[in-house]
Amino acid sequence: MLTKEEAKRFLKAQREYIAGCFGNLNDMQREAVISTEGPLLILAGAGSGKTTALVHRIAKIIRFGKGGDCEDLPADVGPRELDILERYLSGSCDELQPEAERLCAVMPAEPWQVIAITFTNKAANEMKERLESILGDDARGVWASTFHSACCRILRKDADLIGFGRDFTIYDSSDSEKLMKDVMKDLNLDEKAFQPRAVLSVISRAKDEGKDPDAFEEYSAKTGDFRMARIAKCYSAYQSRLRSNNALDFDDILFFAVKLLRESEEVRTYYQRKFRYVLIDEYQDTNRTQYLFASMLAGGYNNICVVGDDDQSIYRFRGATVENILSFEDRYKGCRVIKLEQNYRSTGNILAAANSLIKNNRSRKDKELWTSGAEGEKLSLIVADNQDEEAQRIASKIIELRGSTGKWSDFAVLYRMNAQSNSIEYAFKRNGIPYRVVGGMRFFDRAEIKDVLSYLCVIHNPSDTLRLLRVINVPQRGIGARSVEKAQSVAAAFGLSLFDVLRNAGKYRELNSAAAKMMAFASMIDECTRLSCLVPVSELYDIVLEKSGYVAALSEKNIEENVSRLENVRELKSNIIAYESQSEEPSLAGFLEEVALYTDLDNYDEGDDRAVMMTIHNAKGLEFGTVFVAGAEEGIFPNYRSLSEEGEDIQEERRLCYVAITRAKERLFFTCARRRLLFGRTTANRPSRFLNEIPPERLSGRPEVSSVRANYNFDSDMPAANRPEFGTANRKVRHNTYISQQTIKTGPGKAHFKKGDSVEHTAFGRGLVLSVTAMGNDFLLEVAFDNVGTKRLMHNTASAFMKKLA
DNA sequence: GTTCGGCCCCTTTTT
DNA sequence: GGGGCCGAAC
Repeated sequence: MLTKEEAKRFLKAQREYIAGCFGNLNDMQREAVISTEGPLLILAGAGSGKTTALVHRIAKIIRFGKGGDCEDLPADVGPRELDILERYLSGSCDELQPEAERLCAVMPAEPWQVIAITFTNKAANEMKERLESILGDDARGVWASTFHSACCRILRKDADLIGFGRDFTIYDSSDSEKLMKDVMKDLNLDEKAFQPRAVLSVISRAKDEGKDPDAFEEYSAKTGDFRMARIAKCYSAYQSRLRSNNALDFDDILFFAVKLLRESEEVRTYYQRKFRYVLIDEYQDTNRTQYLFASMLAGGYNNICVVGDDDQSIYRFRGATVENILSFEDRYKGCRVIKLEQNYRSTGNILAAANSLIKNNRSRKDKELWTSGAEGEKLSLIVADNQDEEAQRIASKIIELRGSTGKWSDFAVLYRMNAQSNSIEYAFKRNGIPYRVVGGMRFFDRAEIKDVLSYLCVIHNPSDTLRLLRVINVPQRGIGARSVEKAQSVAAAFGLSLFDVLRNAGKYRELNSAAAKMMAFASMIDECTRLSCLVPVSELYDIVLEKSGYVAALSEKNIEENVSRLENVRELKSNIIAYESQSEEPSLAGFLEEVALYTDLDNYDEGDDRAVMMTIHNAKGLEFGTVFVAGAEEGIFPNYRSLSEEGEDIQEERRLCYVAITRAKERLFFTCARRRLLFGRTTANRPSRFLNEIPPERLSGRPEVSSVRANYNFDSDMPAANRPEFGTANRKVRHNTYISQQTIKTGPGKAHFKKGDSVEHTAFGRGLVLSVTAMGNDFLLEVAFDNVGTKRLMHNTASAFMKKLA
């Protein structure tokens, strides 16, 4: 036994030992790592090393349990143990280390007692990897996942308690939209008055507020709003469709997981006992349901740690509420708060820009990033004539900065909308810059991939009528729309699933000629379902491709489109094989779930030496040496839908800009275009107001107001009424009459052609050179041909086919 | 029952 | 600029 005094010394020594294990962290980070007991709020600015802190925190939990953060002493501790610990700390005896380590552990946690929820699968995987590199195999049992996959995991186990089969399928947004369209058709609702998307977003809100269809109907009746009443009808019908399809949409996954935890005491207690430690990353982007989920999980031990930054809250549009951060201290009275403000990522100039920008937002927790590092280069603004030149200037800049030895992967182009990636991609292709696009049209969104996945979905869950309808006649097997309709009304009349009707199609006279084909289709699926329990997914996949006739149909016509589709279908098989090799218990259900919750970002590998382009949303949590923020224009960024007034929406755009800026380690460029062709329309946008919010001395390339053309007004403090609105009253500029002002004389090599030359092209005939623009190692020619219109050609290639006319 | 062409619409960010 | 949907023709 120790005296009171000795016990104090022991605890101090313990803390010192544990702190020493995290010596490479700063004081605040270390505090965040050691303070494991009870609720904790970590306010972590961008680049402040919060992932590092989180990972080490988990390591601490597993190595030392509550050691260092409690008054409890390990059992049987006496003066001898105190002496060992103190002697080890005095630095003289390394051989005492194992003993010292043991003495500092107080109820160390098992890995499976820890759950860490992150925002993306990628972040979760990274966390697991870093944890494994510290703890080795001990890290394996930690639940590191997104809210959605954690909820799925819980539902898979007990979904039957809330009336779903455990083999439920997950509908993504496009599935939901399709289903909603069907529902609205049934209800005879005009798609124009009620846009399926808008209806879905109201429903999504309702689910986040915990309202089921009945509750929502009650609520809508109270409002007396007839639109709400209609939406309530849609909600109810939509939900019953989902249920009969044994499917959940994204919101349902959270909604029902919370419902399950709430309604089943047994399930709730199980998880509350299991999870001694709950950690939530990106807390500013959680919605109400996610908050409930987290707090319910932590309800047993109350060891909940949330990490967030109110300035980086960028998902308000999907129900995230900063409220969760702002009110954490109220909800968990006596919680500790730790602020991480030291930034290890960016230069002084970049941080100054970020700080000065974000100060324009009201209602935020006051904090300011600082660095002990250098000021670095100034930020730059690049103003181009149009989006193609913008893209080219980015490409040229990258080539210039990379030199001959740098890495392509140090460069990222970030933009507000996926649609902006096109011109940048072209420029990168022309200039031979290896790149990858994250997001946008996903591989899993391609029609052929959705087709074959739908087959797998139906095989896994034949009640999934939505997917069944997609493949029932793909490839054509003579079951046309008319017959499907009949079968559906039979199903409705008898209260059966569509698939059940297909199976027994012979019994129903009204199906006459199609019945045989339907039964053949159904038995093909049934056969695959039977096989799905016997063979691995990859093998099943081959069988499906063969038996469904899908590949055969694609192979019939040897046209380019089919060839590429076949490639994609084969590519999916590599995905399956990859899944099988990395999953502990591969199964069809598991694979389908992974696909449903997959995001393009999960596949992004920063070790791959390619420049990368993505939306700013996707870039959250990432960092790059050099960042280009493309399309820094009013109407693009901030987006036109947020422009109406300086309100919440603009503030969210500003936070988004803050996120964009703080992604950069060394260099940051903003680019904008005087005229932009987007969505088939050319507009002239003024530069983004955000550029004005950056101290001028930190930003170079800002055009002098006097030298700017009249329609290109840099100052944004013009009254709103006079401002050109995006896509409406804007000066419209016809794309093909636009002539580049810049005829570049410098550049590599020399152009054979100059502006105004008459030319003859072997393929396009006679034409007139409109412009010559240097691009990388080549020149871009704009030539107006007499017969085929204006074309843009690369000089080096074109000169082989084109000659100057006298 | 299928195919093709044209028309019309949208067009933010994502699990 | 592109995708989905509808109607007309085969």
